[in-house]
Amino acid sequence: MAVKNRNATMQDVAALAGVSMMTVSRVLADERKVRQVTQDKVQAAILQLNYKPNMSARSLASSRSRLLAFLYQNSSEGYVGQLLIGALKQCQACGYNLVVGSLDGKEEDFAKVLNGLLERNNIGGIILPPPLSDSTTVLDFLASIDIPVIKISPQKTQHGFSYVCMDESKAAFEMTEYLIKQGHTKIAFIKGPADHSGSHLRYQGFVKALEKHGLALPENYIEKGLFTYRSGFEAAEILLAQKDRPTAIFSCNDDMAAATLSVAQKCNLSVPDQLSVVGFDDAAIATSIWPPLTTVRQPILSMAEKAIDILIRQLEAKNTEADEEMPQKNVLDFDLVMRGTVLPPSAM
Amino acid sequence: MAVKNRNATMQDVAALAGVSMMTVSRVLADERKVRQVTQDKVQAAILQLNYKPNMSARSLASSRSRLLAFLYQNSSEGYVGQLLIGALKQCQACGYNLVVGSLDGKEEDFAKVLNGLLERNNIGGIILPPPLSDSTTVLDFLASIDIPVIKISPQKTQHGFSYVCMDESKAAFEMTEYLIKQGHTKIAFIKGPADHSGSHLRYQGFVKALEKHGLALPENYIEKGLFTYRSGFEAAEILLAQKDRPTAIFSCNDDMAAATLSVAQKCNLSVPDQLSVVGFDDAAIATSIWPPLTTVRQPILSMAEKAIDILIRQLEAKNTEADEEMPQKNVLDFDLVMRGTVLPPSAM
DNA sequence: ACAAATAATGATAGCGCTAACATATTGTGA
DNA sequence: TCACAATATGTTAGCGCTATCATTATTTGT
Repeated sequence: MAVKNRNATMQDVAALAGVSMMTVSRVLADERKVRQVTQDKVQAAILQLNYKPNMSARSLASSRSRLLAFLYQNSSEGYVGQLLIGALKQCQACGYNLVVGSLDGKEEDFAKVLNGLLERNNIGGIILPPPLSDSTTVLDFLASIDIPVIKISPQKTQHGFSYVCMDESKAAFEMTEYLIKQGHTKIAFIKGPADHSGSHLRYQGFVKALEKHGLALPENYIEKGLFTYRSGFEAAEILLAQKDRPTAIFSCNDDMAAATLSVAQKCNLSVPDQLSVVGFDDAAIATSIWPPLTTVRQPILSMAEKAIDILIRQLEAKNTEADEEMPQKNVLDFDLVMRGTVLPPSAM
Repeated sequence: MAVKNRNATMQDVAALAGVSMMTVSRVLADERKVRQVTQDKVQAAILQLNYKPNMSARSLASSRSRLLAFLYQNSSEGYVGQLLIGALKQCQACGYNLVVGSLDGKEEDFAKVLNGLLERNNIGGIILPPPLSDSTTVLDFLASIDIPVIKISPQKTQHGFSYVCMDESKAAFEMTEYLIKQGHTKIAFIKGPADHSGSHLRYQGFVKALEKHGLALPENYIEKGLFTYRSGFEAAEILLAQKDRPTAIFSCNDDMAAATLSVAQKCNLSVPDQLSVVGFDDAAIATSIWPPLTTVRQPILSMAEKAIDILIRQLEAKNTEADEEMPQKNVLDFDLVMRGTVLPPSAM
């Protein structure tokens, strides 16, 4: 297919542009200290030769670590895979590499495992998805060795580390408002476990929406769940056994929403005609059940990308002794994914 | 914590071992052309200094591509994330790097996208998870440029590319036998789509087990599904509406098994007391429903690792002009995961 | 036992890039 | 206008490793 002439080197670019290699190098990195006309010449040469810098040579010469680590636990969740994909892409785009490390043993071994990983690989920064983003053991250790860290969707925001997350409260608020605008007034809520990230925020957003629209919040419309299918099942059974049934149920995550669908079915309630159901997360289960679940999509890919961006910025600030504002907090947008489980309440 | 003395270089190792750097380099790579005593000396020095070779320097000096590409489509599946994790780990262990590329556009653009990716990065080999492992477009293109490729769980095994997979037929056979040994004789089966990898093999294993144990295979116990929750739901409804109901249902994947659980519930059949259900894949949904699903676990991580191993071997064989047996086929072991949806049939 | 073949090891020269400093060019105020 | 600062660009010397070939130690056949 394509003729394989040796890849262009920086030397070629420099020659073609009529400048020294250093200038090319600066155009690639600095941007600041090169005159516009020179930059243009160089860029043109780069384009013409389809020059791509050699990563190995780069990191060898600069001896700067262009290696980040992605630490995870509970690899089974699809969530982690998604994050990983996003992180990997962004790393490539920025000329960084990513190593993955799993922390699955005992909590007391974490420090040892971490130390090994870091020493072996000369890692410059760390990206921490949940639940590690809230592990005191890990966080304490990382704080002690002064390495850039970015947390994804942490619950607690102490430790001074930067993080990215989304506005869960706002998402719950908007989803609830959507239900209200569809005409629902009897909306029940299945809470998540008190200690889980987002659980409280989601409930908060729900309550705020009800208040804004002057709707009541009967205590018997609020049930506690544990984020598991089973707990959602039990909660939904209680909710739907009542005389004055809700016409919509907002479940704090998709697993419990899926369970709610099962209960509705068992009660011969058709979804969405007789009961509307919404979830949160846009997990895999949301589209593998029927009807497909209306839910809130977390911007997982963007989170990962943003996280890498911030991490790299911190790392480079650290290298150049520049002062970077710390910690960085980044709140991303979400999407309401309207699928098949919401309809206006039927006239009963 | 740890004192940060400069990382040991190969020079240090050579000095300590009393040999030249070249010898150290050979110990790290060749192994063959170095005497045992020398190897031992070097290894000892490496250990003592905790020496770790510098990847950048290595690939710069050897100018050999230590870069593999992981191409995927439909990133939404947790499956891909798992594969990616496994592949990444193995790559690191072998001193390789992995870039990920998604092929989500139109089929006719694949070649262009691929070409871009490969040219840009000097990629040495490609790992292809499903469904790309069966994409004629991609396979044809890759065949045309003569690059090492490894397919994961392909349906078709032509194209001469190596692949790794598991013995789906045997897994289905064993799972069915397990059901039979529990005392079940009336076992129904929900098939997958005819064109999907594994769908047929799983059915085949099921049939073989019935035959071995002299059990009948009534036509009304076989239903067709599409691997979706909804299709499983419909299939299960038909299966369970019959007068002479099966006491166990083998569903060709977990989503449909989950749907079967829903139908059972709707029919007031308790699982596993009155109906046993098994699935296939050990997808996320298997443990997010209640009771947790007994199913077949695909060795996804091992598959990815093995795939990388084979790919690297091919690449190195290609570099050294050595003849590697082609194509490599690798069939991995599976696990039967006994959870909560199987019990002996109740005396009715 | 000795030359010839073979195996093990070493010396040298980069791989493609950037850090650090040197130099050339431009701008500034008196 | 000139000294001087500020900015832009070039020069030199490696980063840590491996390819290549030269050299030295070991084996082998007769």
